[in-house]
Amino acid sequence: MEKEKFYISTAITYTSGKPHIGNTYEIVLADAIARYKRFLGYDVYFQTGTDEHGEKIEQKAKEAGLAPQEYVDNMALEVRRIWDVMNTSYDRFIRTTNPTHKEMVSKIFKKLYEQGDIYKGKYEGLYCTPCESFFTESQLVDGKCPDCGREVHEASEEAYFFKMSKYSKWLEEYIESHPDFIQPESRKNEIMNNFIKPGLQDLCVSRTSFSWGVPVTFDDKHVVYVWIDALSNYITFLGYDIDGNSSEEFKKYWPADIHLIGKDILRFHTIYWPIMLHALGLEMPKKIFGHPWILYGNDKMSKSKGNIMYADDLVSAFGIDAIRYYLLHEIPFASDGTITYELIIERINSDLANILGNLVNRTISMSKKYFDGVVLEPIAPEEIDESLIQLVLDAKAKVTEKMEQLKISEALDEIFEIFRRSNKYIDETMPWVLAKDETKKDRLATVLYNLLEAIRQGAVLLQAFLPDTAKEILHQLNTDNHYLESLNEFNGLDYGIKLNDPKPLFERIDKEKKLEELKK
RNA sequence: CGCGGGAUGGAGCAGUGGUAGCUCGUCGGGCUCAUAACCCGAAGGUCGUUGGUUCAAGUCCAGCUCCCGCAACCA
Repeated sequence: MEKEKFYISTAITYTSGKPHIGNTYEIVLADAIARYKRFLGYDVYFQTGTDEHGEKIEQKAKEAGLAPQEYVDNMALEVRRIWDVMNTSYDRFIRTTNPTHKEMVSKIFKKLYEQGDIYKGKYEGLYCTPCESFFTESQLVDGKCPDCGREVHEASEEAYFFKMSKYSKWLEEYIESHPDFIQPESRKNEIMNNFIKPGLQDLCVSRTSFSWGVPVTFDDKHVVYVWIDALSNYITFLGYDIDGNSSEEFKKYWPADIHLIGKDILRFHTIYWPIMLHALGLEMPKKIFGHPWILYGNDKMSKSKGNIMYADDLVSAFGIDAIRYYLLHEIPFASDGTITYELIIERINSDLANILGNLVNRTISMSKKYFDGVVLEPIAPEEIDESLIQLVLDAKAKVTEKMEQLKISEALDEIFEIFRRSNKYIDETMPWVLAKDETKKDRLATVLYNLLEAIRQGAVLLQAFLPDTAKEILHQLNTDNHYLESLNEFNGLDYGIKLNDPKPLFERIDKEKKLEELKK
């Protein structure tokens, strides 16, 4: 039987600077979703990458004394390194400076021009000469340039425009008739009310003020401005061909199931991208999810505030899975989340070290102490076992449901319910008391089996979220039974095997001491 | 009157009209297998404010106050 496909993408990262933890959040979120889908048996295609054109890149490269290509080569490497540090399982890392992509973007631009969706006009706006950029009324600060604070003046520049107005009605109807297309819903309302219903303005899709971009083949003063270039990545790298020779891969995976993006670029993905696809006669992506942002305390992360956190620094301070856990668990579905060192430490200590780490450690230790680590068949069940076993067996369905709704944090909560319940079960059954009575040996073995199997099933579910930790738990349990099917019954841990020695999964952190260390 | 959210015990959040809940923190107790971890219990809320609908409102309606996001070419 053919596996069902699942295509998930992140936005491509702009290579003007090193991505901070907020940018990194997106790839981790996508990774957890992709891993979970693979776990469920889907044929997953997970794409991410970098956006490497534009005026800002040209500038940055100049400042660094590098050719633009050299500059973006370095940056792409850096982005990819951070994605790898976070242990993300993307299938393809794409770069918009790829020649095949550029060629196809040129062709798409030309096709849209030829069929009358793109026309030549004048871009009019407020221009700051020293900064060489246009601004809108609303972007100005006290009527002055937001970058340098100097006067701006009216100016115009020749440019190509995409006739968005032509598709306004179609888009409105499409969004109305596909209620899950834009998530979360509050964002959909914003887009609808602010942009679509008042009528769409045509979009400027070319520039003459810089040259680092995909050339407009039929008018060489112009380069393709970001939208058509960047958004097309979702189809070009799958082998989309405008002349009708698209690859098998494209036919298989398009349309995308989820475009995961930051809420800041929702407009481009929910208005311009669908219209572009529609104009090209392609199918719509199924869902566009604009995830929230991560704030440092109450502030937006920014260089000027000096409050930027980077993923690789956090990982060296706390470990990969601790940071993955924080990102996946502490950021709400629709509203902005918060990150601080204090909160990270509290979460690690409470959830990872105490509830999970300590549970695994105490359980394996008991098995070692009482049975030399040998797993025995549970031949002495009691009624009290049922509520534990039932909770564990119900977990998969609950986690899956939460994942379908993209409620990643709640999915993790469902898994941790297993560990919380297991800790309670230990107190209910008091294995150390059973151990003192030679006649209760079978009961003791049964209790330990239930605990070990509960932990194993929890670890299996945890694989998509904390891959290294899940692997380590399974290793300590000396099993490689990490399969979906092993969650259907409560007997996935083989009898007679001998557990490996317990090792703390997460060390408790001394908050004061760690904060002191981090200040240095 | 631009549009969209939000306001719930110290903190962060759930909450479908019918006894106000979860996690963390605090306090008390229990246990000793374990990473001073784990388990139990308690304190703590006039559910922003005013009015309305209803047998019944955190939940529905209206007004008001405050906070946040968006407001078009900002990757």
